[in-house]
Amino acid sequence: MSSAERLIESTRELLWERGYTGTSPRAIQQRAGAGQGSMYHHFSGKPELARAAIGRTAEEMRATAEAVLSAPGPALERIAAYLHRERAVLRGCPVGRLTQDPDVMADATLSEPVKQTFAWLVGRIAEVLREGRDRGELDVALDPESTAATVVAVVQGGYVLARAAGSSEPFDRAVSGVASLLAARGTSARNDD
Amino acid sequence: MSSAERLIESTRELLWERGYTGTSPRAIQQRAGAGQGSMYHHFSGKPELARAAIGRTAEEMRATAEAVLSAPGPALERIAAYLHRERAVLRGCPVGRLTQDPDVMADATLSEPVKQTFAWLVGRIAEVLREGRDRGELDVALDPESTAATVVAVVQGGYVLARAAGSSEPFDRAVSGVASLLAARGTSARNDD
DNA sequence: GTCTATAAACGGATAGAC
DNA sequence: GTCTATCCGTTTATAGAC
Repeated sequence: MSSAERLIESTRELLWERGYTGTSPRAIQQRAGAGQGSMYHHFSGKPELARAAIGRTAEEMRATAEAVLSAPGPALERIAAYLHRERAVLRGCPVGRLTQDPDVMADATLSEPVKQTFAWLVGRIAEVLREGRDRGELDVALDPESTAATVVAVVQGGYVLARAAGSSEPFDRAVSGVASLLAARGTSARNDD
Repeated sequence: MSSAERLIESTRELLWERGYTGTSPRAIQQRAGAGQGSMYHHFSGKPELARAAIGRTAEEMRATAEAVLSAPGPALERIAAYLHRERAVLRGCPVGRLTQDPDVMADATLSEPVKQTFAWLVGRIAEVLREGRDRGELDVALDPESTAATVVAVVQGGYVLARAAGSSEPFDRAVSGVASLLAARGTSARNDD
């Protein structure tokens, strides 16, 4: 792996662990095994490096979600698969954590991928729900847009609860809880024939 | 207000806006209108000041939640009131944001109030749900513990979506979505007489 | 491309005067 | 109680040698 590559990967890890403010060029260099000269040769500074790192992380998150959501099967099963997907729960969401960083949100070029990723994710899940509704798999009274926002929020909030507790249990409970609430709105779950 | 008091309040604001790592003693002093000598006379340093600030913020959050949850009325209405309570959505949760700060979580005296607050909140909401179930207001198939975790997670995750979007809309959608899912599990909502 | 030298400002405090 | 002086390490670079 080239120096530039290692620097981007180190930045990704550090942004995830410590956030933008908590990540210094020095720490990036040390983790990458690269010197200052090398870093400033490849990147103009911390913001540009963060740009590269955030863009890559956002793209990865999107691809991972899309893989689960575009799988064949009933809508509710795909949502459940998204909810129960394996995650490094105690580390939190590498994209979601950036929303708490004022220096990231103040810089449009850094915040844009964050904004786009969540806009896309909620929209994509709403799409799956609409599909399910149109296929008659879901209660028509279920609003796709707000339900999608709920699903994504549970995951993001689950990370918060897990980190607060120092255990992934609250996360698991939160996603099971919403999966259960959703399952009750599936057509096959209704007994009011 | 005394110097010590102003220092604590400034620290609370800065921890909320910028997190622990992003908050310097200098910034605290300036916002409080106090000098270094004053700050180090009243507090041993940044950690002790943060201790005071976090404790107070956690206590406030708990009191606010308790006020809504202990109100009279059906369980689902109290949960809905908690969900729709007025919030400074774009600022995020002053307690939840601390879970993203590794320096806070690494210090047990700082992380303890955070841990306790969420443990209490989820437990308290589970209690309300159990009450509702026992009174016959709720579907007995609804698990109080996991549903409570879902409710709190939606709020915490709603903040993340709102900050990402730069708008409180996704937050409102997420809480409406879960409120709607919950309402469908209320006894009066069932039509399987 | 990578290394070392240099630097202004900030972070987080201590010490002693008033 | 509050102020000023001082301190050492870090942050975030820039400049120039190799």
